[in-house]
Amino acid sequence: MAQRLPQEILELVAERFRILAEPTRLLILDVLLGGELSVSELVEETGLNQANVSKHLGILRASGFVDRRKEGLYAFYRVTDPSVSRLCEIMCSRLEAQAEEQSALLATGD
Amino acid sequence: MAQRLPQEILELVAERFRILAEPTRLLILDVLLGGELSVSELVEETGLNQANVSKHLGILRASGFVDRRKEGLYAFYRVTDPSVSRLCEIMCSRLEAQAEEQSALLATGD
DNA sequence: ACAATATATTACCGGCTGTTCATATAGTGA
DNA sequence: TCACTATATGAACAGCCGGTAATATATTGT
Repeated sequence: MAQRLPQEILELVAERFRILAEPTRLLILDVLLGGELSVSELVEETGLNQANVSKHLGILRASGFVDRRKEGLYAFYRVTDPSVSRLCEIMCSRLEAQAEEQSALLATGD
Repeated sequence: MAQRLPQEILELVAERFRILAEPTRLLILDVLLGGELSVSELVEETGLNQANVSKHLGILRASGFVDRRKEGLYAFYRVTDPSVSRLCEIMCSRLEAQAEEQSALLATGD
């Protein structure tokens, strides 16, 4: 077992990746990156139903990606993890790179 | 629907996060970051069984995180996605930051 | 207290996925 | 061809998770 990171850390890291491994949660984060929003505003912006939005917000909050501010009947959520944008950017740029490799291969190999 | 990234991109990004959302695959990647290894060497290093290692390597290869070089009976795998280390580093540093916040809260709030 | 609204929670279902066993495939040497 | 080894694949099982409907909780105003 010549790994650098201990098993416990690997599990924590995997758990964080798993939170971001859902299109619905990425959509919510993407919208929230535009600024703080209430649950009902998020429902409006995303087209998801309220129970679903609340559930995902709970998951995102429990893992520290977003935070909540209650004001009367409303609950306003905002992104608190500064790494979210960077992580998605890295993934996206890698997707672009792979797409380019694919086209290059298709152009050469055919 | 005021999102920046279209649904299709969100699904691709989520799919890439999902690949990294498994401790076993992170372990394999972590070991492979030390250099190219054959399947049987990986079995040795990780303590996982051979079928499991092969299956995860297939998933990692299909998603472009690793590549394979065949030599006789052996198959040597190596990490090809340069973003793997950076992604894990970001996750780890965020974990540390959260741990510090927790201790700070505990120290203050009590 | 009652009604109305915003949000959270619970229960349930269907689908996905990691693990393992068994087997298949492929390459090597006799 | 046959035996042996390394790797890949298929089937089956169990556990996890996202979506949704129904309901609960909380806050405001009358």
